[in-house]
Amino acid sequence: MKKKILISDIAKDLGVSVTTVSFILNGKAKEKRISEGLTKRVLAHVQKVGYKPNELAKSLRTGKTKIIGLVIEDISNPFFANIARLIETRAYSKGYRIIYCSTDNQPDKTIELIQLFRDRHVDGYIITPSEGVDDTIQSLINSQLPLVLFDRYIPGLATNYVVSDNVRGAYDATAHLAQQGYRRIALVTLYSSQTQMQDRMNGYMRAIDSYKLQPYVKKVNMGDDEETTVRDFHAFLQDQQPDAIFFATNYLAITGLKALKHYQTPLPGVVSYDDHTLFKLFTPTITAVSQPIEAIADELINVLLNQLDGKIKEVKQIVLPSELIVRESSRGRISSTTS
Amino acid sequence: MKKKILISDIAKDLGVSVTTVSFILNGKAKEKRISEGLTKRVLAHVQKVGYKPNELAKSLRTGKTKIIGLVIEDISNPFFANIARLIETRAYSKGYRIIYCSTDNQPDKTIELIQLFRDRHVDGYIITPSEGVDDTIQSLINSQLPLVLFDRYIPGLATNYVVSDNVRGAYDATAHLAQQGYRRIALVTLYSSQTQMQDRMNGYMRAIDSYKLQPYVKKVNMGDDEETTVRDFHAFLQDQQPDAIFFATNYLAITGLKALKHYQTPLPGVVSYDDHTLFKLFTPTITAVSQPIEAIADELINVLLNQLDGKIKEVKQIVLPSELIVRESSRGRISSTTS
DNA sequence: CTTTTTTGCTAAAACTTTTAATACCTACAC
DNA sequence: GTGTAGGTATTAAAAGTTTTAGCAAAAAAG
Repeated sequence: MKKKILISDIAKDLGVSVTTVSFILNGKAKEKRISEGLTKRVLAHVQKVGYKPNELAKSLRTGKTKIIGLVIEDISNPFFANIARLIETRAYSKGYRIIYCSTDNQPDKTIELIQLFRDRHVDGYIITPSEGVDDTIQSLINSQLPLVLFDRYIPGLATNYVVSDNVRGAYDATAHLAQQGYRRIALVTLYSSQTQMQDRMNGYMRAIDSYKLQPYVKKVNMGDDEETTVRDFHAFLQDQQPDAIFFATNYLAITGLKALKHYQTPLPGVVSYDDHTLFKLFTPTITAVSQPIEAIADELINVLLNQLDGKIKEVKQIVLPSELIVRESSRGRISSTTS
Repeated sequence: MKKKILISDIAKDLGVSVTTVSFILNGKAKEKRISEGLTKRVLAHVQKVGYKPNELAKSLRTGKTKIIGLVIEDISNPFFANIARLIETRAYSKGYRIIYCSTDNQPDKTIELIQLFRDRHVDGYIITPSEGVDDTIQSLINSQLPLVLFDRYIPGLATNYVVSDNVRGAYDATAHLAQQGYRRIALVTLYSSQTQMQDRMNGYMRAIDSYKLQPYVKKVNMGDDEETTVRDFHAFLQDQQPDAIFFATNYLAITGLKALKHYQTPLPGVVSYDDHTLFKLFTPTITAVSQPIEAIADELINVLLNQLDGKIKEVKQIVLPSELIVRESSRGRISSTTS
């Protein structure tokens, strides 16, 4: 009963050609010198019968889908979820839609997902690359597809990216702990060769050097289940007895806090890379390095849109500053010695 | 240089017709009695040259996109993000992809998004309906499109849905507080006519009746910014002096906890509807009504897939039990009188 | 040796839109 | 009366696949 209306139906109804209708619908009436009277008549009729062009057929013909593929590490991580949310809003206002998938940071899944998006002919790609996807990314670049990486980049690959200043962020966090009087400042990070992790490590080490401290580093296996990590982390605490801990990601911080709570360990100084809505609710509130997520989302969309418009050819590599948000969890040492 | 390979190229290369190649690629070789030798030859060649069918053309012809549209209230809310994640994984394993958007619970945005998905010819819909979208949902049903609602449903509309037992969950939470010795138990909820909110209110009221207590209800405006809500909520505390609070959603709980912290109010008994990873890290840990998100995701995909397979015609309305997870935040009254 | 059935494959239509090329008309100049 | 220009709309091809209907040859049946 609810037969789908085609452009040919419109044309037949009004006794004009399909082409004419198409031109008018695509705003080329002026350019193609179609009379104003006809233009209005067609538009009115389209409105009346509620005709909507078949987007699939349109995409097939034009090669444009108005869809952006978002390949993200994990949508249930608040940092990524919030960025995704902002990207979505901005893309939406420009007439683009988002199709997303989570990679779990697994190379094969990432590669598969990117291939999938290619099959679907998405117009552009926003990607948090996992390790080992260099060739796949390179192939996107070779095919001249609009692309921007974020959160991390691939060294040696001349591609657009937007990241935060991880070295600086980690330096600030560590230096802050040092200034608060902590001496045995540990870094908890992942086994990972990704740039954001390397950079956070570098920033930490630089601060350790500046303040002439000893490094204490605990590396965690991403794939391990939480329980294992909790035990593993606890053993590290016992062994190295740090008086402050800098967690390289928010989920490491959360796991760490769970371990501290579970073993009822007296809380050392704590800073997390990446903020979390609830960190300001903890007792004590948790100091964090906060990435500028609005700015990141803005730049990502900007860079991508510029490519989609065919405007810009040069490679954009954007590094945005992070901000250290000092809360109670990193002020223990001072207050305990001064009060 | 990297000319896209077409099915016609494959056919030409091997000196067979396009039809034959298509049959083989779609697993109809047997059915169409194509010789095994040829089948193998074609498959081998396709493999060799790395031919991939154009999904758009395929979709245009078949009317199937293998995409599921997920219309969700807010992807940055952990409850929804986690469900989205699980749905994504399950859909992926069945060969379906997810395209999602957040509605912010705004009717016009919701309607627009659903229309968008229709334009894109998604194969099925998973939707958290906002208020005032009855007609839009009805029109999906009229068009016989695979559809399942979740988290809430639309009363009087015979459509598939998966929700948790909100009445029971709210009753249990409230009853638990009563059993712990709290007497002035408040409900903090939204101005909302959505079923999940109504049901939680009902559950609360039923428990209030069972235990012969007085109700104390604070309604909050969803659109307000957090600061306003915090002040508003604080005024309610001053005014009504509840000794325990049941928050009807996790973000209300978070806002409420912020208010309590900000005004340094002594913590009353607290229960939140919807759990949160970090609730077990709080001091005190927060009691919560936990929805069975795995089960919800499973059922959603099941119900949708059954429709997509054309198997089932009857309407499925599934209500899953929630679980009360008792933590420290709701045990104050007892322990303070007994210890 | 003819008719029927089976086997193995193909031509052409269908999906819906965009766009390059072109046709037709009118008016005007030469 | 022919050529030219400009305005208005159309024809037909193209995008890349799936699928319907059907054909020729070989095998089986009579």
